[in-house]
Amino acid sequence: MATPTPTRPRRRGHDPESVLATAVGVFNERGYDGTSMEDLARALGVTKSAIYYHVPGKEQLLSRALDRALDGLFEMVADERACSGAAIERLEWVVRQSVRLLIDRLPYVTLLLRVRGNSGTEQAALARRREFDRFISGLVTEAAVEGSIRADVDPGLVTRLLFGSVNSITEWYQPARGASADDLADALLKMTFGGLRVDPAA
Amino acid sequence: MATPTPTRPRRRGHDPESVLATAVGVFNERGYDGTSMEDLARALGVTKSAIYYHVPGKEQLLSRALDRALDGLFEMVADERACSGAAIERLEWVVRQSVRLLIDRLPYVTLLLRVRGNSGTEQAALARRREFDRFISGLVTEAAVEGSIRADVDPGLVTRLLFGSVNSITEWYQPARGASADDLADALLKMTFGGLRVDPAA
DNA sequence: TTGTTTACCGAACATTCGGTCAGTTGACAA
DNA sequence: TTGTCAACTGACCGAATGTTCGGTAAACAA
Repeated sequence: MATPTPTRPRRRGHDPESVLATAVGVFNERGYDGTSMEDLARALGVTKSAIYYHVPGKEQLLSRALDRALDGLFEMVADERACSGAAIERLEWVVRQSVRLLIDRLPYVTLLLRVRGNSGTEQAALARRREFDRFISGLVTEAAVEGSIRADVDPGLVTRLLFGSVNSITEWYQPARGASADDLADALLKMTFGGLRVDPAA
Repeated sequence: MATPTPTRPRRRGHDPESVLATAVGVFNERGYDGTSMEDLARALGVTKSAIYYHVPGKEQLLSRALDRALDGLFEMVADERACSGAAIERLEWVVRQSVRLLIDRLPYVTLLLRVRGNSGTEQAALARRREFDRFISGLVTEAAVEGSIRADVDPGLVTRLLFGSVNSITEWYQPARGASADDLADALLKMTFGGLRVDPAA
C-alpha cells in the first residue's frame, strides 16, 4: 500500500459531502428555489464555478439530500420492529424512530418536507414519501382494528394529524438548545397517545 | 346619479382580487420563488404585462395574501371568547377557530405557513406570526397553571406540537373531498385533548 | 527539475427573471 | 360618427440565473 492513510487529506478544500451539507443548510434557510448558486458559493467561501468541480449541479444537490432523508425512512419501515408484534407497539416504535431520524438528519428531512413537486427530482421524492405515508396509515388502521387506539376518528386523519405533530419538529427544533431526541419522543408520545387533558372523565 | 349600478362590470376581465386569488393558487403549487410572472400570466390567460395593470408587482401579491391570513388570526385573538373565561375553554375555542380559519382562507394560510423570511415582506409576516404564536403559548401556559391540561410537558412544546397538527391541515386538506371545518375541528380536539389510546389507565 | 493532479478562479454563455412602456382593441357615452 | 377609457398586447430592458470553459497556483510524485 503506497498511501499511508486510506483517505489522504492531501490538500485543504471541499468535497462533495461538505458541499452537500452546506447546500442543504442554505436551501433550508432560503428555500431551494430561493437559493442561487452564488448564495451557495458565498456560504462555501469559494466562487460559483468551484461548486461544479465537486457536484454536477444544483438539482443533483437536491436529489442527494432528499435521498438521504428518504433512505432513512425506508430503512426504518424495513426493520423487524416495524413489521411484527402488536400494531400499537409497532406504531409507537415507528413514531419514536421517526422523531429520532428527524433530529438525526434534521436538515435533510426538513428539505424533504418542503418539496412541492416542481421538477422530476421533486416528484420522485414525493412519490417515495407517499409510499412511506401509506405504510404509517396501514399501521394506524391495524391499531384501530386491534382496538388499541380510538376508532371514532378516521385512521387516515389520525395519521395526518399525528405526523403533523411529528413533522412540525423540523420547523422549530434547535439542536443546540433543544431537548434530546428521546426526551422529545417521550413528550410527543405522552401528548399524542395520552392526550392533553388532565381529567379524561370530563 | 349618472351610473345605474355602483360597480359597473362594463368589460369582461380581471381585477386585483381575481389576480390575487389566482396568484396565491400558483404560489402554493410552485412555491413563491418558483413562480415566475410568466407562470401567473399563463394561469390568468393574459400576458405578463397585463398583470401590472392590476397589481404593482410580485411582492405586493405576496404581501396582500399574507395579510389576509394574518388579519384573520389577529381578529380571532382579539375576540372576547379568546380573552375571558377558563383558559382551557379559551384554548379549545382558539383551536377550533384556527381550524375554521385555516379552511376558510386555506390558500392564504398555506402561503403564510411556508414563508421563510427571504424578504422584508416575509420577515414582517414572520414577526406577526410569532406574535400570534406567543398568544397561543400564553393560553397553554395558563391552562397548565389552571390545572386543566397536563403539566408534565413544557407548555412551549405543547403549543408547537398542538399547532403542528393544526397547521398540517394545509398540507393535505382538500375542500372538495374532505370533511367540513367543524367535523375536522371535532376530530382534532378529540385526538389532541383526549389522546389516541383507548385505555388511559394502561 | 519536470510533470501530474487537485482545487480553484474569472470571464463568459444562453436563458430567464421582474418590470416598463408605447401602443392597440373594443365596449360604451355623446 | 366620434371620442373616451378600461383592459390589454408585444417589444423590450437590465439584472440575475445555472452552467461551461480556459487557465492557474499549489501540492505532490518522478
